[in-house]
Amino acid sequence: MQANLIDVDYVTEDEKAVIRLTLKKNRFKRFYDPSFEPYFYVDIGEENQGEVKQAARALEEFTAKDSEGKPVNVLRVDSEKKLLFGRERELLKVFCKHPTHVRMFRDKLGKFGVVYEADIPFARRYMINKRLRPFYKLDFDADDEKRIKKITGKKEDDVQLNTMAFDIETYNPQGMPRPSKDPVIMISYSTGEESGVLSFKENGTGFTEVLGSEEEMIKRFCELVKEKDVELLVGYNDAEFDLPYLRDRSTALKTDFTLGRDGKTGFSLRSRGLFKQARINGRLHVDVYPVVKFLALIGAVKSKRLTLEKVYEEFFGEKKEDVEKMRIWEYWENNKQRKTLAEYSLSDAEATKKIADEVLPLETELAKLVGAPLQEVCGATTGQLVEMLLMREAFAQGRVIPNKPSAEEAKKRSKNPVQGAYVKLPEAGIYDDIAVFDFRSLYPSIIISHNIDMDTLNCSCCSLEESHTAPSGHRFCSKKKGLIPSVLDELIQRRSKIKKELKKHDKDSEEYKKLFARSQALKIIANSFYGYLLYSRSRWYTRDGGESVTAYGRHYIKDTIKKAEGAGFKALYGDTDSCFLQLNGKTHEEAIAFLKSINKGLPEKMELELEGFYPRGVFVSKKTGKATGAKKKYALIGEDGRIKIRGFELVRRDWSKIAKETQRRVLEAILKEGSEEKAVSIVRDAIKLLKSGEAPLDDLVIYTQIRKKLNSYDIISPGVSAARKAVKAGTQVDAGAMVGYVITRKGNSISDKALVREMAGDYDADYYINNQVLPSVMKILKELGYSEEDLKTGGKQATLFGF
DNA sequence: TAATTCGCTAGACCGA
DNA sequence: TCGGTCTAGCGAA
Repeated sequence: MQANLIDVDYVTEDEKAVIRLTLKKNRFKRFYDPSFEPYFYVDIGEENQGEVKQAARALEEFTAKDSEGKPVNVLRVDSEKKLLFGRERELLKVFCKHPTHVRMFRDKLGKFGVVYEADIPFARRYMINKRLRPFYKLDFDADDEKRIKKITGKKEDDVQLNTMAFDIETYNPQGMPRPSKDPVIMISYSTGEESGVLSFKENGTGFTEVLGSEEEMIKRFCELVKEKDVELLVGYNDAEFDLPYLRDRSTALKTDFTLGRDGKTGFSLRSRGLFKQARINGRLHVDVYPVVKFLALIGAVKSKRLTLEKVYEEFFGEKKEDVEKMRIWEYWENNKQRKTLAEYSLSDAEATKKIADEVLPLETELAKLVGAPLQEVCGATTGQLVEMLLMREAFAQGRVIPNKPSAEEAKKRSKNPVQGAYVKLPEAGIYDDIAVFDFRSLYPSIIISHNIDMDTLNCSCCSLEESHTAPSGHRFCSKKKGLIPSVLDELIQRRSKIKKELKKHDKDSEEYKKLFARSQALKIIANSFYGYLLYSRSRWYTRDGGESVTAYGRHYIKDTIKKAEGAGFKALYGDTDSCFLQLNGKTHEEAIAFLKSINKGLPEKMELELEGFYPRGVFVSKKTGKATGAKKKYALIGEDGRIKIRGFELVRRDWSKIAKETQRRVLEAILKEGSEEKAVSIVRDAIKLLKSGEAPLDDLVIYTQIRKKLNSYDIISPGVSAARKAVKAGTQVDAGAMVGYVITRKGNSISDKALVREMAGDYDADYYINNQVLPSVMKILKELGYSEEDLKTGGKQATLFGF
């Protein structure tokens, strides 16, 4: 038989764990592999290698008690040669009847030795050992009972999944809907080709199916999922809201909520880091919200607020219909507005489907790359993804997977950070003719070039001269390649091949999109390895390794800057892997010749690249402290007129729109047009608008995240103060919530004056002039000799010419 | 409970 | 009420 792998989990039959595979051939089908058994390793120590056999027999006699006090034995004990921290070692391989027994024995075998690989989930263990990857096409033999006899082949493939997005609207007269009382009033769905709304009151649209009651509506939704044979159900924040709400309503209405393929179960929730993961029997489920959040974290999504509307706008460049969430109940009660609500509801499901279509290709490639099912990968952090990949590759290379650190050990690690990158202090000013160079994948290329790994550190096989010695003094093997450098090298090579292949395809073609997603997946993972080396809960934590990576990094960039100055360029600035050189009368060709000379002296896998030439750029001074330049804050204008801005207020979400827009226009006036007069008049106009009291409140909103519980703050910032007042007025503000507030006229301190946008009626013009607009533009205009007074009153004052 | 460090800035807080 | 210190958030890489 041939079918594509979708998911792996296990069921228990006669107290024995049996692997269950969900495969797709036309439809989802399930097969079982009873031949695979849970196991873990015990290392009895180097000095006891002669007693492996005796230890194995002793362990077979060992009895533990389960939670009910029943005695449990291991199934059997074999031995196996593996690489343990880079050295060959014979380990006890302990088989168990059930994955829960692995956990039971794990903590009780201290007298035998050190336990390894006892915390690998059974289904993942299966995928790792059998070298299975999601969506791959498997060839296999199975009997009539759907028991797999043998998997005879597997190859890379793609699968189209029957996908349906959904969304619910709830009645909310109190602001927040209460699942015990407030009904679900609409359920919208979209498969891409087909979409509609379920409700139980007429609304005058053609796409709504009107049912007799809320109960019938929920039942109809479950039917639809079954009818359409949904293989992948997607929602936006539905694991947190829509699914639990539907379940709670079903309970309140004493009806069933059955989404599962078994026709009995709804869904189960698993807590997973910061959010929940919902699983539905026999179907895949992906909550798009955590996926978008992940993409925002790595910079692939730029939007500061991750509402469905904002994200839709960013992806498709067009506005999505929206309603005032607090007034949904009013829309419901009003015959005319109910139609608007239905249209909005439908657009939610359709937008969710479209966003899912945008993000799933990348998630699919990540799943194939790290070898874990789609729903495990969606919303996983970079640390989890790197770990999945390394566990898989460690097995392939015959290496034992290191254990996770204890809580104390992790804490100790995080209290002991390493020195990071070098940032060159710039001098404030406006400069012409700048070349920007940067190292391509600096940290990954250092790790590969210098073989930085836990197992290659201080090896015993290389002499001092033979070793790679980092500027930090740490020594790495030059003979045997470590796990991390080998995996990373493979990733980088695959990515460069794909980038070449990409050029052969049309940008709109399916093939291009797939390859682009693959290239992106490789980049995301490759860039996360350095972080993983120093991540406190990492299995492969290597402090000396991480320290060596940054030390090499500082060495290479400083060396490049030194050589640039030697060659007659003026080094303006540099951060981690980049250097900004003023050409100083030199030509572009001379800059490129310099680049080539640097590359000649670098290891093979390292490369300095030309990021671009910029006719003009601005560095500003720091606000506080001495009048030095500010790091991580600059603006450049390219030869094509495009402006590259880093670090300024205008890229930050915790500044008002009016301040950011004014700063952006001032920067453009100076960089593009070179016009001081225009810049100054832009500022004056903004001040005039604010003074007139006519500035729209929406342009004055300052967004900030409430990262902790509202009552756990030592210092009450304006954002926290506004949020607390909103809570008093009946809104919910949990940790992680984004609040948008306005500084109003009422109150003494700025915090006193802060109110969330919905509660604000006026604004404090002086605050916005003196604390928002002026500080943000002064950073730039100071370089041109203007003072704050100049902007508030007349033109450039005589005092400036006093010296 | 989920990748790192470097750096800027505001506004609150606190003691003189 | 002034100035220094600290908390907190966000961005660059």
